[in-house]
Amino acid sequence: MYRTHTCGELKIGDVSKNVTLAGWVQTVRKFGSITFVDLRDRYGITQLLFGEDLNKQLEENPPGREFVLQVTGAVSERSNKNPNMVTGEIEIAVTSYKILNKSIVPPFTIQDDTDGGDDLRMKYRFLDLRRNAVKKNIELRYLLNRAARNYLFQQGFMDIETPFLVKSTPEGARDFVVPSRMNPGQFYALPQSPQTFKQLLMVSGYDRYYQIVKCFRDEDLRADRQPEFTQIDCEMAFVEQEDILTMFEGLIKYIFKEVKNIDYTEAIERMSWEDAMWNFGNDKPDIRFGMKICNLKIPSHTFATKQKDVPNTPLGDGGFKVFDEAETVLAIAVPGSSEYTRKQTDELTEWVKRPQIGMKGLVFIKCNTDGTYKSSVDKFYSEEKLKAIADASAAQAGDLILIVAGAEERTRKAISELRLEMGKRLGYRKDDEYKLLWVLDFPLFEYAEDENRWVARHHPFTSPKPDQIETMINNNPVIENAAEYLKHPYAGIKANAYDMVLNGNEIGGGSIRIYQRELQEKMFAALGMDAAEQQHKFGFLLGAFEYGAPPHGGIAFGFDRLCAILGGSESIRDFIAFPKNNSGRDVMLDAPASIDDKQLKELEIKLNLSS
RNA sequence: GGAUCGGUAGUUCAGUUGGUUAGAAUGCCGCCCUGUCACGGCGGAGGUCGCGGGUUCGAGUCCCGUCCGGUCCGCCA
Repeated sequence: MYRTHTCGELKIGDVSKNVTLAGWVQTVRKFGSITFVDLRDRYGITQLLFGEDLNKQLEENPPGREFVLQVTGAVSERSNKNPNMVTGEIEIAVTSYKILNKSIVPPFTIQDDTDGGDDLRMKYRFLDLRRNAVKKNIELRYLLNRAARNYLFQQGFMDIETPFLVKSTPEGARDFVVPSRMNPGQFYALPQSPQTFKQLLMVSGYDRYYQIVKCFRDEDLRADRQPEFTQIDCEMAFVEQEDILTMFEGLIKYIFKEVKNIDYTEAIERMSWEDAMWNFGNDKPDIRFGMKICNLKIPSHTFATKQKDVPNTPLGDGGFKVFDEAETVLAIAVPGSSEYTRKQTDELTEWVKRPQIGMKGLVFIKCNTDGTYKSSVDKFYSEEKLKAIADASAAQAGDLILIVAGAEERTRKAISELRLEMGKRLGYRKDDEYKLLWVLDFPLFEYAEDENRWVARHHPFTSPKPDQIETMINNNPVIENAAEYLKHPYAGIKANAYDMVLNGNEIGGGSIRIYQRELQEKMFAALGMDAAEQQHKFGFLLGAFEYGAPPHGGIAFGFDRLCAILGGSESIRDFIAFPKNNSGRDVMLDAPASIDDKQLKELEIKLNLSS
């Protein structure tokens, strides 16, 4: 037997027990004739005391950092207790020890505050995983996994595995492909999600399915994006949107309780996609704070429903060319910031001028506490007009109004980023505050400029709102005038789709699916697929729909991202045991790598590297 | 594909206007130390300044190219 106890469990009540522990040497502190060693395992750290009688053996066989050590001795009460340690009241008076394995000096310290940089820690990820800081993330991930499984089990969901070697369907993200030796010249694709399989399972009658499953996308990485990632993938039959929202509100609240011990009792707020875009400038608003966008000048071609709500812009023809010529002018009122100095406003201007934001400039109106206004456009706008703008922006005395102007999409994105940045600077985005939100009524289609056609915003299996099916069926999807695509009837069709948003992050999304062959064919056709292509790519699904497909819908949660947010981190890498780096490389394995000529030959593959 | 920041000791970093032998902390090695727990004290070793080219009397520092890493845009749900 290697051990009788772990390094995290012995307490004052265990004093005088004779125990054997095994673990890794965290530190060695030598004091002449006595030596302290901190022994670490997955469960904690226990201090070992080596007395004078072991000095000779220690000289001959000294344990170093990260050595694997087995010790036997009595649990004893410390004379100097350490209140910062769980096991700080006791130590093991070692009577004998054995080095089970040596270690070379690790390239970085295995401590909470390691001295190692990211790259190095990834290369030696197996050492990094020994660190408490990483371990608690991996534990949180497991806790979340278990909570999700518990809830879904209680609700009667079945975990059913779906294949990883599937067929490439170049719609949406790029596929990872796998050559088939037995079928030379042919390739499998790794699934971007089990979407079609879970729908087929609904046709088969497994009316509550889930899977915590790897998905693969060959796209560029980000701090919150990996080429292989995990989803909590769910699907239900005989449901409407409301049933799904209720069921998965339950899931997320259960997870909050189990993982964070948070009682999220209030109902999850709901918001239409249009309202999200209008008020917050993006489809995943952080609603922990207000600072809603004020649309000072509304572009004539979008937000048709909003035009009538805001009939007159307070700007008028001010003579300020930038505003007069801009497609849209958007503002936010930043609370209590009217005292900003020139230096601070200059810095904000530089911030919006960065290429990632891409604005040409930033206009300020300081709403002074004495009721006067001071702006960077005083030359063009009277005090009354500034007041009108301030009123429209719902600015209070003491606020600082920030205004950007330009082309619709870019400007809305810029003000959205600026709002988040100011929210962060003012401390409105607290790590320990969680605010969930459903975003509903997404557009069904999106316009792909480069191809001049419609693409599915969510995916091509998403159903339109029932009252808009007719619009879809009765109109030709062809876009005659690319510049005016927004006037096409398809631009207004809304989907039975929903996203769950947590603190400004999309954590899950899904839809009620199409389950009738005719409508699915119409959908594919709308995306520019002719009958032959439909049959080739999705014949199996269209066929299945003819054999009694039930109404169904589902949702998938980004498991890695959810872990990161609940763990208080920006990066999902910290929550994946063996992640890839920014270039999609596994620096520990040094993958991807070239393969042997023999392997290539077997696969009948010839490389054609141009560089 | 693009923008941007970085690459100097095992590690994390500093390095002034281009100027003597490139520093600190930590880790490592040796000696001392019976109550430490970020132990302490003394001493020591440790560098292709990512790589290649250029400017210069002289380059860690300036220029060009390239590789690697981080963040972001495009892309991706």
